[in-house]
Amino acid sequence: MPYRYDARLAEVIEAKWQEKWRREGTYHTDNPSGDLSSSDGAAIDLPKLFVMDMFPYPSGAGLHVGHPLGYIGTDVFARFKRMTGHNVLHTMGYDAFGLPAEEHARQTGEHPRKNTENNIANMQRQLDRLGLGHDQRRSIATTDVEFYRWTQWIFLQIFNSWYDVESDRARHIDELQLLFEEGNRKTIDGRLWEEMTESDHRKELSQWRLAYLGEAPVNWCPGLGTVLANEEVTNEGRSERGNHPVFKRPMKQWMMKITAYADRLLSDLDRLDWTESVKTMQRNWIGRSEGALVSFDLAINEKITVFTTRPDTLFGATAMVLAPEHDLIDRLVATDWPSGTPELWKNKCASPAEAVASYQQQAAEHSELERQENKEKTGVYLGSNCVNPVNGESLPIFIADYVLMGYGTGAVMSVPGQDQRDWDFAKKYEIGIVRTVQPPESFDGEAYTGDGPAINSGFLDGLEISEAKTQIREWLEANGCGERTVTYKLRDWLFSRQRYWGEPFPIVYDESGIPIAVPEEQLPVELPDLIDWAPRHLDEESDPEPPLGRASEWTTATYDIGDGLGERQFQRELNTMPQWAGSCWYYLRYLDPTNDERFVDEKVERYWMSDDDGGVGGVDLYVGGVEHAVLHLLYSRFWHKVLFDLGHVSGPEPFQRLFNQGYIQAAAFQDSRGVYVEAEEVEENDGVHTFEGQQVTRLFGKMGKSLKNSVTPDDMYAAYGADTLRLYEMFMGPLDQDRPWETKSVVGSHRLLQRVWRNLVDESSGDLRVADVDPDEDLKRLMHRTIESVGDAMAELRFNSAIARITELNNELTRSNEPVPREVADSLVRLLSPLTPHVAEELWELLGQKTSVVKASFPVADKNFLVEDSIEIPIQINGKVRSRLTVAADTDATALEAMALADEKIAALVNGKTIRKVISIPGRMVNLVVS
RNA sequence: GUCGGAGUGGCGGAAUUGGCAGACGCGCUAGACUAAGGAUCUAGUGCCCGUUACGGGUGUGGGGGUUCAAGUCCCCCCUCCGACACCA
Repeated sequence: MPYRYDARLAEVIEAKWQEKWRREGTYHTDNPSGDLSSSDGAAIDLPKLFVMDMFPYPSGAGLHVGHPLGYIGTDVFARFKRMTGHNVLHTMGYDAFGLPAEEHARQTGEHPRKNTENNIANMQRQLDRLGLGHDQRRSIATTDVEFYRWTQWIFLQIFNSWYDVESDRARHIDELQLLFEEGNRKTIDGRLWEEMTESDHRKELSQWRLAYLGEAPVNWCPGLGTVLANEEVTNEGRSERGNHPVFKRPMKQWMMKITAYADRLLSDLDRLDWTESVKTMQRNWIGRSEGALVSFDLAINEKITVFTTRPDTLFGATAMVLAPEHDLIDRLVATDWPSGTPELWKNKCASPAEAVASYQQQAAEHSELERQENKEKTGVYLGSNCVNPVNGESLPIFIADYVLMGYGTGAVMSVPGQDQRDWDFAKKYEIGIVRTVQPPESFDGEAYTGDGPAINSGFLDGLEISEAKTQIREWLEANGCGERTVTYKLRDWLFSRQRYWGEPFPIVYDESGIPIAVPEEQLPVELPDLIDWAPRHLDEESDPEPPLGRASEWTTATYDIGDGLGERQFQRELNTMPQWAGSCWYYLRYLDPTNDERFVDEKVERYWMSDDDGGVGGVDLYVGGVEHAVLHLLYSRFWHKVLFDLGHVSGPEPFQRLFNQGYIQAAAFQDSRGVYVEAEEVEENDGVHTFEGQQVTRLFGKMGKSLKNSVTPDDMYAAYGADTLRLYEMFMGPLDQDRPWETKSVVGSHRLLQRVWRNLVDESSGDLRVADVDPDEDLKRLMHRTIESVGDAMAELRFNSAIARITELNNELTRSNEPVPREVADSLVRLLSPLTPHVAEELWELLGQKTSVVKASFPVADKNFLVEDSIEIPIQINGKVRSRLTVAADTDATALEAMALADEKIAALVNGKTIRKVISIPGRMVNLVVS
């Protein structure tokens, strides 16, 4: 059978069409203007659709079948939308800066650029084999100089901006300077602009910029030789990449003022078509919390300010607790224990100073993880007290490691009656407990956090929580000892890395050490071609050493920065940007990749990114894994909002609709020692798995080398072809679900294609065997029903259902064993083409079509064939199906009821009983309630 | 612990507004074709009972409820997956 559809024939067909598509630019998408616009411009008038995958890091390890799941999904969707009359933009790029290439370079001595380019070429080749319909003219890599030039340009936009709280948006820094000059805005320390020196001016502006050099406790990871963002550090206090220890240390680093956008990042989530889980993760990460700041008087001329969400419980405060790192501690430690200090509070120490010092040391030595694991509350008394503003009571001040320096003010008022942590602490140290909310009688717990009337609270007594909060807030504000406030868990984004393989900052310094922007027209600042690029392994005590510092010629640069002083020499910033930088905006570059005037043309951006129906705009469908729920998606939204505020993009959000594809899991097998064995060589018999005769245990996990359970696309191409792999991956289940890979099931998808092929093509001659006859009535109805449901399913990304419907139609064609009517063959091929484009193109050509099926229209169901003349109606008695009637589709309820009662079986069953009720739904069913 | 998502045959999974549960596929069983079959084709396949055609019961994690009718709606519970986790 030389023309049987098998792996060999599939490969011939696939190679043929991939070559043709490439040659003819089949997947090129028109822009409204610029290099990528076309002369006819016809496509531009169609509704636009921007479909995108989260672009991959070009790993050297090669693909396994789990990787392309989302890419196939977007490809099918994009093809479907093209066929339904949309101008679809779909391409792919590479997130190619980052640690792995550098780590690889360190091991092999190969330059990161070389390694990266090899990996990209390799990965591109593997993806090409899948027949993805990408516009490859638009492909970018973040490491391209022409790309990172614009990454640097965007950095400068951020650097040259400040957040105007009054208008709630970012504005150019020059506008702030103008406000200062006119005296319309106060400087941070209140000095007048004209009384400040030139250097003071620059320092002042630096403090307002959205990208600034900040001295803050940062995550120093000596193992990677760089500092890391909070988001890149695990709960165990290790680096997400490489699992190296991370230490908190104050250092001067580049920060981005993402906190200025906290509220907008939060509230705009409501306008996005994203999964609830990702929105929730972002909300949690932003961690907005409304409450009040309350100050407590001290013996010294200072106040302790606490943040609390429960100012209504102020009367119940019985202690003050500070984080061990709190900066007031030194000044609050008493010389001696006050008389009557309980032994419990002293931690066996002779003086408060000794107790505090040893506790602080102990806290510092414990990692975050140890502090978390140790849920037992501990602390020591400082030997001094503060005053509760609301009732003048003296509260002992403790330090305790359950209070975190990084949240709120690093100090809490301890209210054991209404907070379980405070309750635990109070119990352990025998501190008083005062309930200020009346628990219900049934309550038998410890701290009570529910609602109820205030008690023991003076003027608040009897008020419910929310009213009590309002009253106490007014009281605090009137008495000058508190104010309403909002805190966030979100911190500013640490943006510098001490690595080689990243975008250089377009920043230089003069003698003052205040950052200066490299003039825009001087971009890009290219990476030097370092020989010794690898970061050194350092220890906790050492300082980061940016590798760029070793490029001695590069570290200085001559620029005219436009300050009237002409060309001068400057020192370059030696840090590089984090890997997230490129992915913050790559989607915009897809739109206009060849533009060397702007990062994206305004008209082009508006065409692809704005929503005519009043939505937030952005990418119409963004598909990727849920692991980027916080990092990439939050950073990207932040950058987009800055660009929006500055007028560079048309909408406030980058990604209108986000879809998280599931992961392909695979069975992995462990022998009795717990060692993984080659999954491919495990045999199964009646549910028992054996490897080389030994029984092994099965589990499921991510595909990969470590579990020895990888299946590569190449294996599948060899056995079945790319179309079968595409079809199987889409058939396995809904796109957003994790699913286990089963190589043995792939044959099912192959059979479908084989049967389709056999129904249309003679396997021995290769000739088309369709008939130029009209399909009979039943087949015609089935065809239109199929068209309708396949179209619906594809529009909703339910490809598994679409395939099921196509299979049903094809099964019918197989059963009939007649030459397929041309009309049916034509529809079938078009229905299949988004899923399996190669075999569809081949069949399309055999059907005599001269233009690509990619450009064909998706079939449209004729509604006349969707309504049946006669339908089968179930007749139930007491909800159980007892008979069926075939009736005209438009039989009304009364007639249906009469026919049901006349039915032989029903009459027999009803005989002698009373019919209580008859429910007759035309077109659906009849139910008789009988007793 | 809190939040988010999900529990349907041996397996992956289908089921419009509540209206015939198990579409489609894998696997399995039987048969056809074959030198052979881990290819291909045909038929059957939720479970239990009965067996003569046929039938009867039961069934969507568990329990309760609403309804003529519940996988779907409401309440309680259990399990699994994911995120966050002393956030004051």
